[in-house]
Formats: sequence, structure tokens, C-alpha cells
Amino acid sequence: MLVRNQLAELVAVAVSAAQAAGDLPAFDVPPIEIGRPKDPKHGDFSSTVAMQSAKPARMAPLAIAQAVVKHLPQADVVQTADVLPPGFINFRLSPRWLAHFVESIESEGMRYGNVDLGRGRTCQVEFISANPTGPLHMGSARNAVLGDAVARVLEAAGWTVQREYYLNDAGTQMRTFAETLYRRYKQAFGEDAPLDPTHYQGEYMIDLARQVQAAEGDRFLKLSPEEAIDALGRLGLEIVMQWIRHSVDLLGIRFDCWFSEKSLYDDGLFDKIMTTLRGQGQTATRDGAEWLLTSNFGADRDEVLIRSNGQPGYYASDVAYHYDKFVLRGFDRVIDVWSVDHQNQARRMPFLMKALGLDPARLDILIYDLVRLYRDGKEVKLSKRSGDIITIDEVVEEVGKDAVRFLLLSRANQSVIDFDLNLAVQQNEENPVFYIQYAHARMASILRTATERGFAAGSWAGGNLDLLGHPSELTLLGKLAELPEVIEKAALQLAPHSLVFYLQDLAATFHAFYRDCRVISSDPADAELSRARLRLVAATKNVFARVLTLLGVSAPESM
RNA sequence: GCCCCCAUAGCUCAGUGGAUAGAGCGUCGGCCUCCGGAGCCGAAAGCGCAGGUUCGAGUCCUGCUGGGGGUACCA
Repeated sequence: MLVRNQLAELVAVAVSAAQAAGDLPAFDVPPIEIGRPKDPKHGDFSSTVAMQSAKPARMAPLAIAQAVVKHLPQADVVQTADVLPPGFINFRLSPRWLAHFVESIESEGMRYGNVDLGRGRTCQVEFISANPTGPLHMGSARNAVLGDAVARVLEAAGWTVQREYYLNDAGTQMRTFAETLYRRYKQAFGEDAPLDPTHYQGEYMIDLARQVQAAEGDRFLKLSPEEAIDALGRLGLEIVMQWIRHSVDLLGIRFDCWFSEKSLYDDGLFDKIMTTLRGQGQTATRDGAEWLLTSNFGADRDEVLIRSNGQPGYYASDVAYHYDKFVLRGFDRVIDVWSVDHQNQARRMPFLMKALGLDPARLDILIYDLVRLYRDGKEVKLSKRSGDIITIDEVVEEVGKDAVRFLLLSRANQSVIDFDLNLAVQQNEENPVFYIQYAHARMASILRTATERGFAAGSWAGGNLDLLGHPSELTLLGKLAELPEVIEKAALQLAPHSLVFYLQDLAATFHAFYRDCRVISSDPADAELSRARLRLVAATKNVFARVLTLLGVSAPESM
């Protein structure tokens, strides 16, 4: 159980006991929340229950706090519980308990920090889902690493997670893609086939056409334009999918499922849902189009399902796709990771859920803000259509997966990221990922050095943890014990960036410990203390590796 | 016009309604004779403006100013 929850229980018991003893009146006790004081001298945890109870109990907060502390049950975890004006109850964790906390970290290993918010329930995280009409560009990189990190955090929080890429292989964009490829393909044979302004202007379409030319020759020229466009569209899609898989792989991401939008129509699911919705009277025909009457569920407007040209609109796909997720595949929860461009669409999703008879709370739309790319001090605009793109592959090959992931995960989701390509290339102390990885490498180095100086690998396992008690050791131990709270918070808020800030904090705490406490001593009299400290270093290294893994960033043994 | 997000130190950003608002970079001043100085210690420096709610507001509400995004029978 989280330390915070243990303390909350102790306080709850104390309040009841105080009431039973007549030291507190009967009143509605507010939910007991345990917080972390900003200032460490106020202790490790604090409760504001006394201030919150002042009004209902009609008592001075200070007196309430004193009554609570008086009835606080004994517990190993608590060293002291102090009352401070205006009514804070401050807890300090027991040094002995903290020191032995190392044993928990050792036994849990790379599972340490896990919490059980999910209780095994299933959660699908759908992310990237960029149109397969070209290589993944840097605009999708934030989506990619955020979605993956959220998936990792949710797994650590007890959810059974499935990662999915939704392939928009239906609709007009695919048609435009196929037409563009057809013209580039003809151009490759020297034919005059100029692009329209609506076509994809990017150079990569030329590469794609040449690739087809090399592999397939001129056989598509012999088909009718319609047949050729169809065939080239399918072939081009396959090739682009290979590009996308490669980029995703470079970022260290694995998808469990690549879901085809087209399959929603080919497999008859869309028709089936339309029949159901019509039967329920949830659609209406107006202006030649068929609408889903979301205004019946509180929306300020209805949504077009089938356009007046007879083609389904994108909302139709969303309806069928989410029906498939929740009803056919039965996910308890779904998270769609969308850029801020889709904020309007996101607001309409709850109505879609209601129209399908589903609880909107089961669907989270995780909105993140833009990434602005800068090169040589100028913003670089990204657009597949204009052809001005910087691919994920280019950037990852230039600055590495770790830097890309770390930089893109070190901001809150709702803040804009300015990604300076020139700066990211500089692999120096200005790059925060190196600070973190350095700390891990330093710990690895300490353990290596220990084995060279007579502490056989693992021989410190029996080190006497009771010897740990230096303030810097206790601070480090307290920070290590925070991890479950950090993971819980990251999972609840779908905000992996808090892991980054935790790591920076932990690194600083470790460096302070390293400064104050010599781990490997040449004095034989300190051998036992060294073994205890080596256990602490190994536990800290484990926590670093754990959190870096949650971020998808590697934890180097040396740099 | 309407809707959403943002505004915190010189710069880039954290900050679950709690106590003296933090970190990195930059600036200034210190620290390597046994573990990695890619590190550590210290200093200067901040919540856009005006109201409101609350025992308590950077955090919640309203208005204003400034920046970004969104407002299709396109996805």
C-alpha cells in the first residue's frame, strides 16, 4: 500500500478514536488527504484535515490537530507526527522503516513502483494514426512518444494495455495519394502528367514512384487509368506502411494492432451500425445527407454520417470504429491520443458515445499541443501536401531515440514544444537527458568499482541496512519511496512528463548523497557501511532504470 | 463572432486549493590527493492586469490584455 494511504488510514482511525474519547465532537469528517509539504523541514507528509474540519467541528484547527495526534495509533512507518500552526499535522517517516524500504525495491526489481489502479481491466491506447500517405514527419513524433509512454505508465498502473495504430486507408486522402502516385509514376517514364495543386507535392512521392518503377516496371501503364490508380494506391500504401513501421521501430514502439479504417466498410460493420441507428430513430435525412442526431444527447449540432454524394464522412468512421473498440472488442477503456488540431472533434466524442449507448467516461481523448520545429532560428512548417517535411527518421538518426523521446516527454501535454533541431543535435550538458543518463552510468560505475575493490558482485546483499541514517541517505530513501505516488499521478493524469521531473529530482538527490556519503571506503572498518550503501546505490540504480524504461529511454551502464 | 489551450526567474519550463513558489540553461562566486567534475555548493532574479469564492489561490470563478489552436456534407 502507498505510504500516503497508510497515513490516511492512521489519521482516519485517530479521528474516530478522538471522537469516541470525547476529545473531538461528532461531525462530518472530510475526506482525508495526505499531501507532500513543499518544504522538507515540515516533514515527509502532511495532513490538513484539522483545517478542513474546523468549520464542521466548530473547533480551532490547532486543537483538532492536537486531538488527532493524541489518538494516532502506533505504526512502524511513522517517526514523528507534529502539529504546526495553523493546524498542519506533519509526519516524518521512520529512518529505520525507510532504510528497510530498500528490501522492497530489491524484491520488486523492475516492477517496483507499480500501482493497481487498473485492477487488470483492459485499456486500448490508440495513437499516431497518421494518414498513410507519406513518411511519418516530426509532427507525429510527439503523438508517438506520448502514446507509447502513456501505454507504459498504464501498464505500470495495473491496466492491461493494447497499443493500436488506426490506418486511415479509406476516403478521399487515399484517393488523392493514389492519383499523385499515378502521375509521378507516369513522369518516371518521361510522360507528361503534371500534378494538380490538390495532389501531394512532396519529393517522397517521386521516390515512391521510382521504387515502384524499379520493382514493377511499366506494367501499370498498360492498365486503364482507373485500374492503374487502384493498383498503385494499394501498392503505394504497402510501401508507405513499411516506412511507418520503420519509423515507429526507430522510436522503440511496438503496436499490437494496425486497424484498417477500410475494413469497417468492407466487413459490413458500418452498414450494420447504420441499420441499428436507423432502427433506433437516431438518424435523419436533411439536405440530401444523413445525420446522426447527436443534438438529442446535448450536442449543439447534429453530425453528418453519409454525405449527399452518398459517401460516408469521417464521423461515420469514428462511430463504427468506436463501436468496434467498445462493443465488439470489449475494451473497458479507450484512450485516443490526438493533437490539439482535433480539439473540436474531441468535444463531440462524448455525444457519439451516448448515441451508441456507451458510457462516455470509458473514452479519454488525450489532447496534446503542437510541436514547433526550428532550424537556424527559423520555424520550419510541416505539411505533407506542400512537401515541406522533416521526417522522424531524419531526426532520430541525427539526435538519437533517447533525446527525441526525452525532450518530447519533458513537457506537460497542454504546452507547446519548441523543438530546436540545432540544439537537439548538440549532445552536451545542455541536453537534460544526459544529466539523467549520467547519474545512472555513475551508479553503474560505483557498483563496478566496488567489485574491483574486493566487494564481490552481489556480496552487499547482506549489508546491514540499519547503518543507513545519514540525512542525505534518508532524503534519497524518501525520494525512492515516492515512485509509486509518481506513477499513480502520471497514470491518473495521463501525464508522463511528471516522470521526467521525478528523475531530475532523483538524480539531484543521488548526487547530493554521492557528495556526502562515501560509498566505497578503503578503510576496512567501514566495510559494513559500504555494503549497506552499495545496497542503496543498487536500489537507486534500479529505480532509475525502471523510470527510464517507462519513458522508453535507455539506461546506459557507461557513457 | 463563438469555443479550447497558454501566460510563473534574463531564457526554456515544473508546480495534487495549503506553510518561505521549484528545476535546467544563462550570469556571478566557490569545490577534485579513495567511488565518473557530463557533478556539487552558494548568490542575484518571478506567479500578465483587475475583481470574486475560500480559514487558505500560481492553482477555482468572472472580466480584461497578449500569444497559439479550433470553429466543413476534409480526414
